[in-house]
Amino acid sequence: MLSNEKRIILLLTIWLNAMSNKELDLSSKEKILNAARRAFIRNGSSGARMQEIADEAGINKALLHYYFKNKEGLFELVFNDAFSEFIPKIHSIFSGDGSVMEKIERYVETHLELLIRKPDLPLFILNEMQREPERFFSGILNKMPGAPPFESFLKQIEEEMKDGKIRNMNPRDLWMNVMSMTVFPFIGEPMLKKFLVVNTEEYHSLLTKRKDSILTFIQQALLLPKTNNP
Amino acid sequence: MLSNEKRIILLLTIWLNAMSNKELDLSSKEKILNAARRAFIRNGSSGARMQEIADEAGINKALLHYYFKNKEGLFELVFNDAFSEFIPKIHSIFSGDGSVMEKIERYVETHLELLIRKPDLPLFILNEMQREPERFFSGILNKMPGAPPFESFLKQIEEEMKDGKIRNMNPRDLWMNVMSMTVFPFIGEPMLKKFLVVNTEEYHSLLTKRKDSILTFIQQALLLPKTNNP
DNA sequence: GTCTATAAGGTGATAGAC
DNA sequence: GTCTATCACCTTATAGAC
Repeated sequence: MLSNEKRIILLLTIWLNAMSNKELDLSSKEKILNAARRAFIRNGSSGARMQEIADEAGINKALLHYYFKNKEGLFELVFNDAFSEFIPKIHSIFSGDGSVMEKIERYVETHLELLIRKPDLPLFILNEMQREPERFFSGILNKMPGAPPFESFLKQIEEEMKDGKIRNMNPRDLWMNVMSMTVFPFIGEPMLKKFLVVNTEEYHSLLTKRKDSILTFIQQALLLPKTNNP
Repeated sequence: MLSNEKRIILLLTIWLNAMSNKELDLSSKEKILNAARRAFIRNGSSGARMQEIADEAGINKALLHYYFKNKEGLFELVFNDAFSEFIPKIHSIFSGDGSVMEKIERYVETHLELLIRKPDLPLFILNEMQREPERFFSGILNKMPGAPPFESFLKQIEEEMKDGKIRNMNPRDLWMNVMSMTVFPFIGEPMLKKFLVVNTEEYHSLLTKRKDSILTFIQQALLLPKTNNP
């Protein structure tokens, strides 16, 4: 709990920082949405305050409720917006053409690029998703055109294993591993920095090289033992 | 936002559930701590309510403040308690004897056992850790006896790679991968269930078989290409 | 130790002037 | 569209009786 004075200084700093960029000439609605995104990601849906959002957007609380009927509605907008950058990419990657390894490569590359741009997103999403598991999928996930590609990708993995193209294992474990190695470093940063004995700069440098590292690791793990067949 | 009536019914259900076990004969202080742990894990540090904790413990708010001076203090106690089951295990595993692969095996096994028992812990911990990065490590981490084993484990990995015992890669990436594959499935459950097209029961069954799956995957990835040396 | 009652301030939301 | 003023309620925390 901060004192009122400190709170005002903090908010002023944040506001100046936000306004110093191109935010100044945005419409109030856009300024609110940006401020709300930052606040919700910082403090979660219950931790963020409408006053905080208003201050950071440089307007007042009444205007918040003029544009958005209530806090929950504003949150849902912010969340769906964040989520909807993620889901369509997943869909197009896994429903497209290519071998299992090619799809994994496209997934790791695409998702890492998004995560480096918005490193706070996964913790935010997974957090709120655990509090309200059902709500979200009924929205975005089902609005995607075509059947979800998840089941067919799992089948494709099974087939490549049967055909001896990649080593045998549970396809779901493989997918778990791929997602885990891609996403977790962005969720566990504070802890991993301690364990890996690196500072923030070094950690971020690690993250930028992560694509090749993950892909080599997976390729190696999926390699078939060398046989003498031609 | 629940109606007051629904809230009371919900809390009564939770309370009856908690009390039906062995909670009845615990001291008030212990009942409060248990209730607080559940509430904080469910709703986060800012989402949990003192009233909620009091109801669930079967006492009233005033008694909360009799035992614990304020919400923040209560939270810190709960958090440190959760965290302190995790850190000492890590320490003892990585500072003990054994090859890299043996240590990884011990880590995966030990941590999975803890995670299956308390699946909500990692999201809770990582969440609050990101909000207050510095506070926690200064407490528990530095109270451990002996030097932190992290740096020496990284060196051990490097040596085994130089000696040709395991395949060459960045030791920090290896460690990241191990932790990611172990922990992430417990954080991303709601999302992974959708992606992997499994229900809760099937997902938990996957998790119980995870140890072998992870270890085989890592062993395979670290295997040296076959040479003709004896 | 445990309770009821209540203070003191925060929080989401609205009314109404401009 | 944007503001000030204000309401009704929630939340933490304390005072004081038993």
